[in-house]
Amino acid sequence: MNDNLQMNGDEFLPLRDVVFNTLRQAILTGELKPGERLMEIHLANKLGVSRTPIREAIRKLELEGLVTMIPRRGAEVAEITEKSLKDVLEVRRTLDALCAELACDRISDGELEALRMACLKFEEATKTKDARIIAKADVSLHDIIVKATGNQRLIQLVNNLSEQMYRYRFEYIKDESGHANLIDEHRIIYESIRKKDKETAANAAKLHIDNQEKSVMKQIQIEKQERGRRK
Amino acid sequence: MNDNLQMNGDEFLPLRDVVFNTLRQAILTGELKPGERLMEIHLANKLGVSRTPIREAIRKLELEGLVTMIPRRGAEVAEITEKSLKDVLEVRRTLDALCAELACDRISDGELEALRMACLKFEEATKTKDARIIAKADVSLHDIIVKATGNQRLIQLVNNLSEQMYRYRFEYIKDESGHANLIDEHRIIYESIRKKDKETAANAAKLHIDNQEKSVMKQIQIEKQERGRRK
DNA sequence: TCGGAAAAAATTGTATATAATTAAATACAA
DNA sequence: TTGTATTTAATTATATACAATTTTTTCCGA
Repeated sequence: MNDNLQMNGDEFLPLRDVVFNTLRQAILTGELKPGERLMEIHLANKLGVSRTPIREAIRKLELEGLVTMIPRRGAEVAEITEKSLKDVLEVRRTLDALCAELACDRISDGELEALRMACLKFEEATKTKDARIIAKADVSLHDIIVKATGNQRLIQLVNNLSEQMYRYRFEYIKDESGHANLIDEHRIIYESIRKKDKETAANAAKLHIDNQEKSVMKQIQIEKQERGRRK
Repeated sequence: MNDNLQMNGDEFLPLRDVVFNTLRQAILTGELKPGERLMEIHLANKLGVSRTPIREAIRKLELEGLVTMIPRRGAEVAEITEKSLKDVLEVRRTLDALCAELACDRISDGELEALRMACLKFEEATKTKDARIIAKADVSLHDIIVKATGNQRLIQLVNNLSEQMYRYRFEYIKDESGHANLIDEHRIIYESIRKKDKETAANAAKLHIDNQEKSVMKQIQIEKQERGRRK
């Protein structure tokens, strides 16, 4: 088990929220691995707080789908199965398309300009060949579109769904041969939103998810084989 | 404030879950009104438990969007605004359409037969003119479609979104002049799923939500006027 | 009467203590 | 050795205690 958990001491948030963020981050980055038990006393000692905020944080993680509760046995990090990822992506495909369509109607001039800049920045980022930088540029580009919908519920849902695949977000970025494609797709999305062409925008958004799905599924297969070999 | 809260004593669920269900039910039925504060000691006394399970239940309600947290002030029942309802319905329209499409591909023969029966039962239910019975028949019909997608995440999300409008679910049922329409729409959905006609199924599902939106928004306007008059 | 400071009360946030339950270890008989 | 009963330890579930903060009330002076 990893014992290097540490909290980012945000002074003004209740401890339960700090713990919540810390544990979530640890799960998403893979620091806490699927199947690993979350034991309250351990975590409390590790993070230097009492069990109460730990428990409250775990309740929220449960509802977010990041941990699984077994009554009277406690919580463990939720397993990510191929099926659950496919389920997530199936919903995201639809919601991302909706975001693109809504953005056509509702995006402001300022946001549109920001989107144009984000496309350029992404292109720049690919030149660094640093997956973290590219991923960051990609995320902030999509954030602009999602926020432009002005639909708070939609924003929250898309963020939550993205979160579920955080661990795999590098996979479709790593493959450098796909970068040109990504740049093109971004440009198409930008252009179609600018022209208020909903159908093209929605299709481009879907294609984007399809590509993501392919690389994630490839990665899952690799991990599955690795697990098989270890046994 | 309403003091008649009572728990349904499910012996084998942890108290936090019993409290969670109790509070959720109370919020959805309007027993706890928007803006009303949820004070831990009060609720603990009312329900005959300590503050701990109350707090844990509130954390989950927070993430479900049914309560709003204000740090060091506690939780209150989330306000339902016109905007937040529109946001919810906008997402639901898309997800319900997705459900209908996926159901075309994945519904089993048994589920299809159940759907056919549910349509008939709904038609029967309208004859009773009892809104609760009709609403129940409507919900179980839609449940069949949603479950038929086999997508756990989608099922969870649609249920959560439906929940947000629980209080208004009677409004579009009450209007008896719309019943013939509803029966027709259900039949179209059933027929198009049977024929695997995704486009028709998706459109029918969207239309269904559109109609729901109309009656909910009408109701909201009425409530708004009533509030205005009281002031 | 009004405004505002000080005190009191109420409420949340956090920690700890106790009870109940489950999992693991041990001991013993077949 | 294996299977099972019994004990022990670990862990969660719940309750309570204390600290910190916010809200309300009270009281005093202008």
